[in-house]
Amino acid sequence: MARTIGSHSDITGPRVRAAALRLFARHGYAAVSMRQIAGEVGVQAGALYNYTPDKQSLLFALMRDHMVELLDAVPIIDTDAPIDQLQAFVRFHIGFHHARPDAVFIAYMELRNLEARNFAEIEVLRGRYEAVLERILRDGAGSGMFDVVDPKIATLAVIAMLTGVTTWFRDEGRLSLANVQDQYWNMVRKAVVA
Amino acid sequence: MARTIGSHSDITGPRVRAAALRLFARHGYAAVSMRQIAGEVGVQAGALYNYTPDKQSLLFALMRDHMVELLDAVPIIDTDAPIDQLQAFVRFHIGFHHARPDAVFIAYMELRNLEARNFAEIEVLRGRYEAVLERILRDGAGSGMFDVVDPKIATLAVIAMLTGVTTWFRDEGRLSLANVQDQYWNMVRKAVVA
DNA sequence: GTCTATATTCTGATAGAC
DNA sequence: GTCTATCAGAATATAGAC
Repeated sequence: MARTIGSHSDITGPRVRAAALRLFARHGYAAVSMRQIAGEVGVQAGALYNYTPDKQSLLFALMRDHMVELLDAVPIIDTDAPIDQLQAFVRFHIGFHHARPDAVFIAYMELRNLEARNFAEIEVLRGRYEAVLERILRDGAGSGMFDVVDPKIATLAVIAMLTGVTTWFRDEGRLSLANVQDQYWNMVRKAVVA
Repeated sequence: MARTIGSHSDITGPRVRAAALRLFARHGYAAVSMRQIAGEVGVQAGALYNYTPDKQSLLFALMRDHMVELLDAVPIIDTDAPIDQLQAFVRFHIGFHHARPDAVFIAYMELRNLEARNFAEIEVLRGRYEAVLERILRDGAGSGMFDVVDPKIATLAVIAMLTGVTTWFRDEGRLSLANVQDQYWNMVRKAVVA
């Protein structure tokens, strides 16, 4: 297909999103200007508006895509015992979030910068993800395998604990990710198993 | 003592800090303007500079004071058994943070908006607080009372889990704070006790 | 101590040439 | 699709009157 001179839409679009992701995570949505994003990409600010109608839509797209990807990747194997499902969830959550530190940071920190409609949509997706873990805990509690007073509270507690790994884990650090996954699984297992 | 007409430094100062705390927590440091803070207090923007040299110092003062207050309040009773110290810490952390949702939010979300020197100072204070819990876990592990592979990791895991309460707990909600403290203490206890 | 007024810089977003 | 140029407004911070 013929292409206009100077056209780079097929590569500039992803580069805009990558730059926004990185800068929003590093400095915060409100602190980053469209000119900064453009500078990182290597275009002028006006060119960004070929890829997003405005700054807010750019943030929302990043958050929504992250949540959709998360929901798409979370392992759900109904036939497994709840304890095996729980272990899979714990290891998945740590691994998935470790691979996307910037997206995780934005997904948790920039909620207040979303317009009401966008916020509501993200909250629905987050609720679906939490429901995966809650179902596992509820099943395990129902069969007497888990000692969980309130599956909803336990869900929030476990997710907060696991997500915290992204705030301190470094690949160059003292521990491997596999080791961290082992330790967290060990703590979660003891906390919920009867 | 004589006082200039229109002088309100003794009450305006705290009001500036209270307004900044509230607005920073709600909208984020970068998204809040000095004019907004002034409007909340009921003065013009220029008047704020009688109480802070600049916006950054205002943020830093809020965070530092919060951390100092936290360190001042955390219960340390060396004579108690580690399990009792741990329970006291868990209940304290939830209770203290619940009473200061805005300060907690800022302390965790606005770190990236601190200048390097200010950031370093806050990190020192945070490290001291984490050290309190780490010491408890290390003592309990040393005496064989706790089953904790890595006290540093367990410290970060427990604090992340407990702090997460502030993101969802509401006084008007289904559960009382005391109930939540009970449930979290139960989970923490099972996760670390041998 | 607070006000008004202002200096200076930056902001998100748009228009039109190429 | 990207550029330059620009609009209209808002940002932090300061100066000087009262």
